[in-house]
Amino acid sequence: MAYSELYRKIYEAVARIPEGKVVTYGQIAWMAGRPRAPRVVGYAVSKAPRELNLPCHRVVNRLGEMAPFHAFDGPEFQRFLLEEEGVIFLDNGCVDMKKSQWKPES
DNA sequence: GTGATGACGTCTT
DNA sequence: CAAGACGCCATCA
Repeated sequence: MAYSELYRKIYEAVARIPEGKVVTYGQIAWMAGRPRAPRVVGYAVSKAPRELNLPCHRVVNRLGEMAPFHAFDGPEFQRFLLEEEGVIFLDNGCVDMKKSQWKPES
């Protein structure tokens, strides 16, 4: 099996994240059809092949913290990318979810 | 097939 | 207000 349906939806949801916006694992899980499985989302993304070019740096936990810092050279790099994309960072080092959290239309 | 793990989320203490 | 524990679903060993 290449990827499960859930995996495919998760990858698609992450790929749909517009620049300058971030989403929480819970939102992706909700989009994938498993609102109670944010863990699976993180797992799927962690196993996501780079061939998909998934912007995991746009995926953060509900606090706006950078959970996926493991996937990049370092948290600095991720924060830099997000800032360049237009994501607002608070002084506490978290993303301004109030403005930068992506709201899926459908 | 069973047990343990995991890039989270929410409740309770 | 902050920290700890439990629960959720899917995958790995």
